[in-house]
Amino acid sequence: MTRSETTLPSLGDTRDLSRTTMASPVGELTLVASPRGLRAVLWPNELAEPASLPLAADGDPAAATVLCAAVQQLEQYFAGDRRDFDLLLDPVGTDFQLSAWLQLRRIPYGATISYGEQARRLGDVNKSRAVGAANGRNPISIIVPCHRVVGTNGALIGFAAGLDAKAWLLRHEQGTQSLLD
Amino acid sequence: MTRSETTLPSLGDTRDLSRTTMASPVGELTLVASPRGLRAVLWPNELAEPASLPLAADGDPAAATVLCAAVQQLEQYFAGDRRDFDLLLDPVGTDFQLSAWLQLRRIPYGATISYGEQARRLGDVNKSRAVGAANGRNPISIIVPCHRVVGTNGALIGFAAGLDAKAWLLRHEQGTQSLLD
DNA sequence: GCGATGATGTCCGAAAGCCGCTAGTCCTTC
DNA sequence: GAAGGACTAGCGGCTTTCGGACATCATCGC
Repeated sequence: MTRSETTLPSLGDTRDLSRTTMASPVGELTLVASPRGLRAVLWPNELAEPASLPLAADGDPAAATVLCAAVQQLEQYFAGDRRDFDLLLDPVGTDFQLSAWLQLRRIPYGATISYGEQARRLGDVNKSRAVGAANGRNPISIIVPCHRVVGTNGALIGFAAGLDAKAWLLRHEQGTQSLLD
Repeated sequence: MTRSETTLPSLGDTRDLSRTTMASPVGELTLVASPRGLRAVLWPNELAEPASLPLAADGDPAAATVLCAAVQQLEQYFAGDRRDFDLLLDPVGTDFQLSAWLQLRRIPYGATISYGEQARRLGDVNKSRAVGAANGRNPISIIVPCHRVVGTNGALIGFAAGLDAKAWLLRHEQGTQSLLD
């Protein structure tokens, strides 16, 4: 229906991961961290593996610190008090995926680009479709802002948590655009 | 001719590896180590990646310690003064390969078994062919004694460095068999 | 505008093929 | 008739290959 479980973002080696959850205007979020940084921010429909991970209090202390900072910054983001995140990230993916996700982080708050433009920035306009697939596997929602990528004609296309959430995030960013200047 | 480069043993993540070389009665050996243990002992015809690794003096100190101990023990082995190795090993392979290589280390000095027998010890006689393939990828020659595995009828079969080297090692072990008792 | 179409790059799963084997058969030698 | 070589089928694991799916885009025809 929403999406098959084969496309769920990968968490990689789950050995020393911890998790926590937080409420948000777009639904409950599950955060996962390794001692090296934030591993994932997942929507309710992306939960499968995380359920078996230890909670922050029971896991690695370094991971718990990461989770704590991430929750705090996300709350500021939703409150309109934060535009950029300052966190150590530790996503798992192929070389291409990592480069695509890195490119996403360069899109400024409130701005949008097309999949084709993102492909061009990665060195080849023809990769647009591959870029779509890579963005679709972005494990760190919101903080790695795959919601800022839209169709060439400006249309909202595909989003793990549904287009409603994507629209909400973009409206939120555009509404609070200049509050902090 | 000798063997294609596709079957070269894998070194895994090469980031913090160091190497060194030593002379031996069966040709020059290249040793590779990570900070966690010995990663490989390679024959001249297995060199490809290692050429680009840093030498012991320039690499991780823990790896250098491992290399130093390995060279020393190999020299004792060739001199007939050592039958068992006491080293931390850090080979990279699939689960099956690791279990096959572990099984190899249980074959006593000077003894030989067949691929079929090794397969039986791993739980299934029919794995003999898979065992052959796994032994063929053993990265830690001599110390992980894949040369002690022969055909069911006792015939020498396949060896990365050539059957001459395999025969030399077995003769050496059998000749020095009881010297240390 | 809007839908259909063809070309694009990456990734994943399935399937085929390769191999440092073995046991069995059949055939040659001596 | 015993020993030994040549051939075969079957085995399990791993690598490679291939085919499809996809959060795209430009183009074309209506």
